[in-house]
Amino acid sequence: MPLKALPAYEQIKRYVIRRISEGDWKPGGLIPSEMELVKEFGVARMTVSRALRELTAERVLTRVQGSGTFVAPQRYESTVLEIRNIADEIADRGHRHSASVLTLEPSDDPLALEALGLASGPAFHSCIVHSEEGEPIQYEDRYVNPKVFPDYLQQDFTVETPNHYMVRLAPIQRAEFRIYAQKPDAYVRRHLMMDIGEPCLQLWRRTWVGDDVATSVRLWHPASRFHLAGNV
Amino acid sequence: MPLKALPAYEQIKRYVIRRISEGDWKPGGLIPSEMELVKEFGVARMTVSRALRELTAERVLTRVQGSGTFVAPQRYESTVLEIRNIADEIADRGHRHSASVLTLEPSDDPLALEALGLASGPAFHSCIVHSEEGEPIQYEDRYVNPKVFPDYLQQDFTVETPNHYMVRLAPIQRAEFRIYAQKPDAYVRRHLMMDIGEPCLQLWRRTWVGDDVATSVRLWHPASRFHLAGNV
DNA sequence: GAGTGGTCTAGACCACAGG
DNA sequence: CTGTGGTCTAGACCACTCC
Repeated sequence: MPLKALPAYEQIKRYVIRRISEGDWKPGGLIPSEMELVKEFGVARMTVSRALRELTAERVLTRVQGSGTFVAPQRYESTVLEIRNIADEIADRGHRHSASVLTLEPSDDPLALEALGLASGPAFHSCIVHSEEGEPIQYEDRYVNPKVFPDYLQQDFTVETPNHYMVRLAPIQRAEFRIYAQKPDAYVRRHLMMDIGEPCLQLWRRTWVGDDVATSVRLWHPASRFHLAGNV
Repeated sequence: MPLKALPAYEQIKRYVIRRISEGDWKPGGLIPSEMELVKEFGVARMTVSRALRELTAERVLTRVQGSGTFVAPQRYESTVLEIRNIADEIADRGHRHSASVLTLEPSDDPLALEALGLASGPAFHSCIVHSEEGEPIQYEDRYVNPKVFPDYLQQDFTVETPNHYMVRLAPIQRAEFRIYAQKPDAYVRRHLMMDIGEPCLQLWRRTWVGDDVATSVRLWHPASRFHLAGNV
């Protein structure tokens, strides 16, 4: 139990984050000016300024001198690897995304249940091929925890990617990943329309919501059409 | 025509970074107090405080109330962002690391100079094969900015890896990376003793010290013996 | 011109570490 | 106790955007 009150700048930071996470202030939208927050909290402008500056450094806000302070566009999943929603990534390149759902059903695969930390099944299982301008770019083999996403099987993943669906419903709190270079098996190679001998960049990832593993996913990408990139 | 002067807090940040990267202030060591820097720069304490606070957030410094401000101990983390020193990684597995230096010389490769942001050469160039229990696990092709590491060519990289050497001398502040799955060329394949047709996991990375690109490196790993892993 | 953020000052009080 | 960092105030001037 905290004996002292949090510093004012920290309270303001949390207030801003709460307003964003509760949907009052939406990504891309303008938030109150420094002077308005000064009046609202009864503090000096420097204090508000520090709170907003730190949230800008944390990429929660963006600020434009002369214009105002805005909620930063939302980031999907791991900021670490910048593995964004594949559909958004494609859209940012000005290209058209399409998805083909190969599988969407319950599964009792014991390895999948173990990865999700489930004592008993079933888990939900989906296999989707994502394409950019009609060219396959990602084979997604995903297992989902029904406890976290009970309506997963009822979604139409040609309209919204599983990644987007899950980020929309639950805040990802932790992730674990591994990255491999791999020769694809014949099934994946055929769906990605790859030449024989071309390697895959494979990403395996588990994400947590609270103490539950939300999803465990393997993503295969043709080496010739895909790489991962990011900054620290 | 000189551009606008940098803000005072930014000048102080760069000053601190320069003193660290030039070895005047060493990891773990005490640096001057806020008041001493206030006198030295002739600014208000808030200005020095902001500079040091931001460097603390960037993990360049650590501060202890009542004690002082210290240069942060350098850390070797296991995320893709800060790939660990390969030697430490191998040692953690209880294995023996060895390195073979293939190349260590100045280079005027125009692509390398461009990657380092250098108008004129030479840059320093090294090629090293790292092995775990005698088995090659990483081919490292590195270009280094002589402005940041003037003594690079005089080091013995069979004793200390380039990564460890650089982290020891300068605080890495920012990194950019790309990860590829790739078929190795014959030269790399031979040095890594890989089967024909086996893919490589290739990591390309640039790191910054202050506003200078410190190093640009390509790391090839045999897919069968290596993967990247991490948490968020 | 009015409103915004970016920076800076010269004080202040506090919590904490170490002699 | 002194010196350290942590926070905060109530002003100020500036650069920028938008109307």
